[in-house]
Amino acid sequence: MEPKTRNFKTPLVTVDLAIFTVRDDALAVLLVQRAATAGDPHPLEWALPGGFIDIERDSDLVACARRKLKEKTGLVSPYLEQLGSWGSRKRDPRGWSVTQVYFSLLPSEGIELRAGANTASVRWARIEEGACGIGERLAFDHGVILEAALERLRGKVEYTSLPAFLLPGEFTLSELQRAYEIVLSRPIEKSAFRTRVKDAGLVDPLPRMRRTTSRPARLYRLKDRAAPVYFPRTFSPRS
Amino acid sequence: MEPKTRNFKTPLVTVDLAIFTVRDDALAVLLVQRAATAGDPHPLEWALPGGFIDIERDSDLVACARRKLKEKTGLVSPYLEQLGSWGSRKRDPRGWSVTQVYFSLLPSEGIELRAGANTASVRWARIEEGACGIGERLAFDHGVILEAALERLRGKVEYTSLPAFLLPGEFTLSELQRAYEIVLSRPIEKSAFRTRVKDAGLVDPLPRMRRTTSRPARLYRLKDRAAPVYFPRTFSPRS
DNA sequence: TTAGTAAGTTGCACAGTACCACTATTAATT
DNA sequence: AATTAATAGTGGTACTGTGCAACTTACTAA
Repeated sequence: MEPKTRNFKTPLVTVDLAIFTVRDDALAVLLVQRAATAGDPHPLEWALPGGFIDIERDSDLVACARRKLKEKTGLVSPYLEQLGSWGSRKRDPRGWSVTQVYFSLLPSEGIELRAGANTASVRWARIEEGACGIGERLAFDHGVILEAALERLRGKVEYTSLPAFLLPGEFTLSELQRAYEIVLSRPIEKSAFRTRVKDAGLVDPLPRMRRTTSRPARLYRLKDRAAPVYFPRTFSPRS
Repeated sequence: MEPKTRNFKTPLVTVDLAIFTVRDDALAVLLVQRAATAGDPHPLEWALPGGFIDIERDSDLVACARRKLKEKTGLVSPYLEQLGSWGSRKRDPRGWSVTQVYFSLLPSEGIELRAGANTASVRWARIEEGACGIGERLAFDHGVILEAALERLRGKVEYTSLPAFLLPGEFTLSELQRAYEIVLSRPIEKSAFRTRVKDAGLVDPLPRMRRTTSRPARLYRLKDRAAPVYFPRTFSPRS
């Protein structure tokens, strides 16, 4: 016998992703173009990647997010954090819907984007300097969600090591500093930055150098790629 | 004509609340005892208040959370913040389910608890000193959720004005400091605390004093009851 | 009047960062 | 070979917010 069923309908449930990287010296977010299938809302518009939970395949929310992340990027375990939920009667023309949004940070090197099912195409969209988004309408309420993701990212970057997850496995301190500056749209003071990073035991030095057209730079890697480091203070320039 | 329907089922969707207050010099969380209705899981067990979204009445997630908050406490606009979502195939015996959890802080004075529909009773459960919860099994995965709520609360209290929302409209600085100490289970240094609170412009002094058995204390109220203040550093005792 | 208690203040120490100036190491240029 | 440009990396002082301890203030109770 079936267990007692509720006599009111439940909302649609989706999982969406705000996937960020640093590319061409700028922050970028992954967008997908929605398919032009009959009955699907917002055909050919750009949106955050995501979709319905598959209650057969996904054992929990994170598993669902990881599945979608892998479908688009091929990556299995980049930085992944729950951002929040957006749910209302109006946000999806098909009815009351809730989306669980995760945000992910990953290096752009060696990523091959894949469109996958139900999507016309995929691209990295550059986040405009200082703007609250990409200067482009997104499907559903994804514009609002992207703004919230950027706010969370910028907020946490002030006191965590999150930008390290936007870089490949080996990086120089200058590259790490540049990642901070790109996310914050603001210069960071070099000396204080290096002291902070080194005192926190965030990185391990490698016996290799990055050779460029000027003085070689020491390469480092993260001590722990599983969790970010929290610094005791935020950056706080005096001007 | 109906729009295209998905051929896989969607999960059950609920909204749950972690409602905290300070009572009898201790932190407390609001729990409800589940009804003994046939077919309802976990009869007579204690749980966080919450339930299914009513897609007829609730226009969005926050509205749903506020409705449930009002049903239990009668309060319309206490501090309310999204905590996160928990969703999996196993967490509810009725099937794949997702809950959106909000956490709320409110003063205990003048609150009359109401059991409401589907609940046998309501009570404030004292959070045991230093423990990660209430030392009691809760229905579903609500024990895990409560731990996460406590972690979020304790984490944010280190650098925000959240404890002010646990107090009534008028309070002394000593009372506010005590609220911090109760949440953190640790003494806070008086002078630094007062400097921090006053420099942040968190409170306005009132032309009234709290008279007790010793020196009267100045009463203050929050400048802004809508949003918390963020301090530039966390507390960090040297010992 | 005195003792007790909690409110509120003052002064110094300290940690982490801001800011600025400096040195170091390489490639490219002459 | 010496010079220049460019970026890597270091050192020194100042400042800000907090930690800590000792102090003063204002009231009650006896």
